[in-house]
Amino acid sequence: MLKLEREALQILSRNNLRKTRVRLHVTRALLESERALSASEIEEGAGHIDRITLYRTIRTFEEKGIIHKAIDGSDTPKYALCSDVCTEHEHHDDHVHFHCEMCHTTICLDIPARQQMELPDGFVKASTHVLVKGYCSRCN
Amino acid sequence: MLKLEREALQILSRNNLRKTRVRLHVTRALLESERALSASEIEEGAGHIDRITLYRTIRTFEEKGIIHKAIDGSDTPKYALCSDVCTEHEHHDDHVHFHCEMCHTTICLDIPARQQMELPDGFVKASTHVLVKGYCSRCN
DNA sequence: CTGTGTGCAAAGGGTTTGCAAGTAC
DNA sequence: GTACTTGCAAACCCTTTGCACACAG
Repeated sequence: MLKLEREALQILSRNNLRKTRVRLHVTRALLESERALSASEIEEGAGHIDRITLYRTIRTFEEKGIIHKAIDGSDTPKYALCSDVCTEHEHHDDHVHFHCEMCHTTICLDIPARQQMELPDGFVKASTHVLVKGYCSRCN
Repeated sequence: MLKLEREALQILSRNNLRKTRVRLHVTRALLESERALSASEIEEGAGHIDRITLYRTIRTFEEKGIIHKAIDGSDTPKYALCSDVCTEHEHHDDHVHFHCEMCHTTICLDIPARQQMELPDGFVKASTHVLVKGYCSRCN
């Protein structure tokens, strides 16, 4: 799939990152997947990836605003590609995340997280995260 | 503080749990604290608590509906006491959680999580979790 | 006394650090 | 060639399992 390859390369060059094997793999894996992936899940596809490098890649990508952590209440963090408006300095992944309690899949929904609320005095809001747990269309 | 002790004992007997040292400590620690605590934080107060027993106690309490996990996007789970309406069979901790990005404190807010949304076809909602990240009144 | 809880040893999984070798540009 | 990446060894932290002992009721 050429389009995938091209898109992966674009993401890396847009962020001034060298096009290495591991980074290309991580980028491709997340581009292909409709769901958020854990480090182990990203690792699976490729023949052999060094775990340490993988963790470092994930951290780099997160800092650059390429991926974001999908908070799903599980113990192992899962990651998904950010929308195009995310930058190194600010994330804008304010959509709802869905976590299936049956198959433990986590996906990003195209629904804005938009709960309005009045915080107690002195509290300042930086970001809002909405997580819905339940059963996905396949497990329901 | 006698009231604290009495309240702790009540919680245990209400849930048909034996009044042991570890369980009393965990219950007291959470009653005293205004914020959600991680396993290590619960451990700190007491002279010496066996970690394994602590983890088992936490799991038991969670299953009984005594405590709930406060999803705060960090890697280590934090726990807070449930409201009185929680039972072994159903949790009702549908309030907003706040996580301070400076001091990493997580607290339960007295604000209902009430984002309404239309899930994609075939998806069933079981619970909604709202997390606000930002700066608390002390760190702001 | 009986079954529930505890505590230890050991192990498993995820993640991080330091350093030397490798490679993109 | 040079700075950025990688990969290995080792280690760290959190958490769980199995089993024998201890203790609440």
